Amino acid sequence: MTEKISDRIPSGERREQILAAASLVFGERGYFGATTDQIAKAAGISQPYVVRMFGSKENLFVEVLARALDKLLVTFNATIDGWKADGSPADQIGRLLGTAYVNLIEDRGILLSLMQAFSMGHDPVIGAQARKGFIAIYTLLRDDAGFEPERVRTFLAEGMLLNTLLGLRLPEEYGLDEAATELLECTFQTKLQMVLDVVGEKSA
Amino acid sequence: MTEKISDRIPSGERREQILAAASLVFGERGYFGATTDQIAKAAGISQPYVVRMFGSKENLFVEVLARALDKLLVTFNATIDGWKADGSPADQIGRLLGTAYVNLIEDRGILLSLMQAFSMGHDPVIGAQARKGFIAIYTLLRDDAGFEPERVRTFLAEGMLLNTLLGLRLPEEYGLDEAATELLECTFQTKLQMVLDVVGEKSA
DNA sequence: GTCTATAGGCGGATAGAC
DNA sequence: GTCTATCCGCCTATAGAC
Repeated sequence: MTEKISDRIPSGERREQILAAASLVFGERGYFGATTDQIAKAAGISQPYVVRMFGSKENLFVEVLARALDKLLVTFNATIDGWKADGSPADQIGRLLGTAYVNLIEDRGILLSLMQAFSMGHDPVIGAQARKGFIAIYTLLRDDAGFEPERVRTFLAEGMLLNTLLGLRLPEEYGLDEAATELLECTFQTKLQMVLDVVGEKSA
Repeated sequence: MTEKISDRIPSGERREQILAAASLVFGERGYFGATTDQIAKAAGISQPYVVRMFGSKENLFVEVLARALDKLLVTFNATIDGWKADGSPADQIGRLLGTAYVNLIEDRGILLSLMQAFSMGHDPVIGAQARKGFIAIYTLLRDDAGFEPERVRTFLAEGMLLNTLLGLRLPEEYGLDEAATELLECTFQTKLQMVLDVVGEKSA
């Protein structure tokens, strides 16, 4: 009777906790830089249990990536559906999707994990999955949002810049460096405060 | 007399060989994913010698990153100087710099190493160096090329998309996937053949 | 469902010969 | 200037108790 019943929680719930922790840690350190022990500590459980639950570190990352891609696609789909439903002007969808993307950043780890995956084209398993996801996003923007290829390219480019600035932790220079401050304000505009808040959570 | 004199080469030259090999391997696998042994094999020497020459793996990466940033800044500066010298029209500098950037990709490892560094904001040493480099590029585009902040942002975004597509190894899907082919043609345009050639070198 | 203990392998770094 | 041998720490994964 040294342990409380409440310490034993359903495996489905544990999975979610671990996935959430993993997406944070993978987002910070990358696939190779992150250790299963760091993930375990972030989730408040033991390292072997993390491995036990997913079979391997690679499986865990694959799952994290699949969730992130899914979340992104679902969000974009919902945004497009909403736009079509209430007959907003055609030139608004770009702005709507952009806002949806920046909002997704609140789930900080998810987006950073995505970005990590996008630099792993070399890996046979993760690289293939990442390419497939990226192409799916391209297709969705072109076919469902009705973007011209050129427009899709511009939109994706903006997204990659957002990812890069976050991966660089450039918001940490906000207010300290003149050029960095200008670039951040120009890039995030009205969403800047939110981004700075998210970065500020690091001290938690 | 079991070894030839020619096997012993000046340390300055060896340094360059190792740096070249390292930038390739770091570009492929990332900082944590790459091993000093892979770098040694790529350079045709022993693993301990790599470490001996640079003191540590981290020092080596810092050096690779510094070279890559320097090469980029020097190239951009030269492009801007040339543009100013022969009085080309003001609206040409964007295209000139874009072309210069794509050309830099011939030094494949360098650019991919840059990109890897841009996702390491979390690391105290490498992250700080990467932020500094990124800000230097921003400042150069704004102050020397005379771009408006908004224009700099667009330019950087395009660059980050190029980096991402290369990191993803999307060119491997060229001709195999309809959407990927379209995106690549739209992004690289006349430079596409060059990019495909560079990727093809992998089989060497 | 969760832990402790630990095996097993890998990778960075050091020692020292040539 | 370069190698071989090797140490040591870290990290994933397994075994097995509770």
